Amino acid sequence: MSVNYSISELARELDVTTRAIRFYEEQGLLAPERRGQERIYSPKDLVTLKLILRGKRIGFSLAECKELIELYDPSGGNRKQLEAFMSKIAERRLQLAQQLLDIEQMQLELDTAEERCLAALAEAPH
Amino acid sequence: MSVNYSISELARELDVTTRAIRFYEEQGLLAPERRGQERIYSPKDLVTLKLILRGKRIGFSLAECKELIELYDPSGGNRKQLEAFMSKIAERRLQLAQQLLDIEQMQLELDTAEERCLAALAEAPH
DNA sequence: TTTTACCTTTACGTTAACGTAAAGCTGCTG
DNA sequence: CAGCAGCTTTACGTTAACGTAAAGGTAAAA
Repeated sequence: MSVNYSISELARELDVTTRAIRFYEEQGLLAPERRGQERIYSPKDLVTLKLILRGKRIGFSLAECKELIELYDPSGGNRKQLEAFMSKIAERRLQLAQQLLDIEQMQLELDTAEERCLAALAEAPH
Repeated sequence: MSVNYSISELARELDVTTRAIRFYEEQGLLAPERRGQERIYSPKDLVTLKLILRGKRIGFSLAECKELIELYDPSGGNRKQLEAFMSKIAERRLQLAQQLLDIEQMQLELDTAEERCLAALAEAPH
């Protein structure tokens, strides 16, 4: 019934090191509860960590991941800040769109590479 | 009629520094001709550099980019190497597929963030 | 001819994102 | 109660990907 995690449980679940998790906290990306000294991770922390790892897989820096996390909870912001959020969101959209194009292009290049490889295999002695 | 580029022309064209270009060469990703000391870049070098930058945009390391470049010309390979190439290509395909999923998920999260931001803006005084 | 605009190499500096001890507390278990 | 398993902090080490001088070669323009 405990929906919470210790640091090593979280690490095992998401396949990262405890060192990395602590580092993300040090950088302000995570802020787990504490029971004495020990860190207690909630399901929300799990989601946040997943977001971090997803960001990393597509090449985001931790600073960028942090921004994304902050964008996700705009509750404590004045008008000016909220408008800044909106334009950051628009920026990210453009970046993601570009990345989609880049990935599609890469896939085409893999197609070409595979064809050439198959052709070379057909020529090669076995 | 000169389809070639100096290093600074190439740098301007693709919006990178000459230092970066030289670094990529140092790492074995580029191998331009020389006229005396000077580097002369061909259209093919341009394409290679574009591939590098595309890779970087989606979070590839230079080592991974180098692998992609090598995959692109499998001519000088024996059977064993070609088969290794094929499996590397398959790996990359999987990675790209995962990245596509990650980007789509990110886009959904931006949707949510935008909605919340708009809601907060509606509440905020102006 | 000296300045300007390129180019070169060599080398040390920097940042991000952790890895890797080291040293110590806590709580069970044999 | 000794020992292990898991948690903590502190701190130094490491790698990638360049940035940033420094010192110098070449060639055209002023």
